[in-house]
Amino acid sequence: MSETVVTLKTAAKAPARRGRPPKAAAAERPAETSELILDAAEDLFSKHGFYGVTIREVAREAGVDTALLHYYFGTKRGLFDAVFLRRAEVMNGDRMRAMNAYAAAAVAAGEPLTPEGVIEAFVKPVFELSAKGGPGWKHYCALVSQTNANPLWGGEAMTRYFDPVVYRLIELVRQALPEAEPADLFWAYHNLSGALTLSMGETGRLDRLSGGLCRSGDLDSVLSYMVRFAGAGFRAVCAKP
Amino acid sequence: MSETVVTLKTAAKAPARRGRPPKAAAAERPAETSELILDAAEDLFSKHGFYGVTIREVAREAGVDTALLHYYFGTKRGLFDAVFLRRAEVMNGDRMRAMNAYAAAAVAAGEPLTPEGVIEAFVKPVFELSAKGGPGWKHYCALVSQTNANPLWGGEAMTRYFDPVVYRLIELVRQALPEAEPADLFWAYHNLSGALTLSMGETGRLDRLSGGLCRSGDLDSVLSYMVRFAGAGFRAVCAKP
DNA sequence: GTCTATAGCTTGATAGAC
DNA sequence: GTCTATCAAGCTATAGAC
Repeated sequence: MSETVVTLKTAAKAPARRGRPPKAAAAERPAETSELILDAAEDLFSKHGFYGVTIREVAREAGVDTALLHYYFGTKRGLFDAVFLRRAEVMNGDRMRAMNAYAAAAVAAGEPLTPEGVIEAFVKPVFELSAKGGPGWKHYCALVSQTNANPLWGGEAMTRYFDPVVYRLIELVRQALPEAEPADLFWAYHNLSGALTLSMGETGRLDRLSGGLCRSGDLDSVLSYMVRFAGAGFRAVCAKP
Repeated sequence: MSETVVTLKTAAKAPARRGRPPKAAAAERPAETSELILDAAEDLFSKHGFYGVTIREVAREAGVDTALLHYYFGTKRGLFDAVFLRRAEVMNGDRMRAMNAYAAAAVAAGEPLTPEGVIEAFVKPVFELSAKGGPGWKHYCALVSQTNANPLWGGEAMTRYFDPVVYRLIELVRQALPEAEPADLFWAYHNLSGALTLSMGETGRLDRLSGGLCRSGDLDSVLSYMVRFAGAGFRAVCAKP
């Protein structure tokens, strides 16, 4: 392979969106060209991966010329990085706030933290964005799911943007389970992480496997089962013998 | 995308290996050409995915001419399917036998089945092949990990070859937890499946996240934690309220 | 900012000699 | 079975008019 590992240090060499007239400040955004491109790329990358998508296909789906992709994002790789970057901070900001709010509420109420409560705060914002954030968020979740499973791309990209929320999760679970060893907590997280990223892909495999009994798009159920399953898992793994 | 979903119905339109002289019957196989090609393809596909690998790269790594890949496997897709097929039956045969052996031993000993025992039989053969089966098995595990996360390719391929072992797992866990509802079992399996496939990728993410405290290649630990985590998860999710 | 046109290269696949 | 030679198509990226 001639391609190197994703760095995400700079989104692109593109001129970015500095001198842009703030037409619709924050409400009814009239779909800027660069956002249209990102949306199309997000959709296609999430389904076919980086190499499975061509610049031409993205341009066609976005309804713009291929040259514009290079104008905005420099290279195909710059486009991918920009797609990954766009929603990472929003998603993880939501998760960080949800965990902090849960911890603060528990302290205020004088109640101890529970693994289930921490896990729910860690996971719920993801499914909420996926379910109610629009199709773009659904595509983005699938993209994260695949990127996490990739041995080359998953490393740097995930580390950079997702580690802080993971450390916060582990910190709070340790408060809930004070006897837990650090290694136990990391291994338990590893199990939770696999379940979460697989769920974010919504591959439909569970639907087929269960003969329609379970739907991988039923995110309320996904959340409920994940909280109970992982909560018990953390407890079992972190319990002192 | 012009590519359709993987079917795996026929490995390729290739002439297969009918009239092949059985030089080294089953012992010291002298590395047949088609096996060399499969090994190289397995390695590269597992790292870069289907679209991230070219026929020429596979040929170069295998040390053969590109035309030979077409001779043996017809198309690039035929090559991918052949790679996926080659080890699927071996792996899942091992898992099926391990689960049956566990169940038989428990019955013979007059002991009840446990979720932990069933899960260990379900998972252990995978890590055993990955750890001791040679580099090809490691690559194959990574390939399965990525294929499972792919919304388009994961569906058909996984269903066809991996469903039988999953159904056997669920059947045995239901014997261990008789009060379990079918939907509960499928949802619990979903959580286990995510952890298992993420582990099969050995992406090294846990190593970095934990600062070296945990190693994703330490398959004994992976197995031990997964059995305890998922065992408790199944129990929690399947318990009657 | 957006377009046309195109350079320069790589791709999957095949035909045919040996 | 294996190789050489090659095709038609598709690719990323850029230059430059408007």
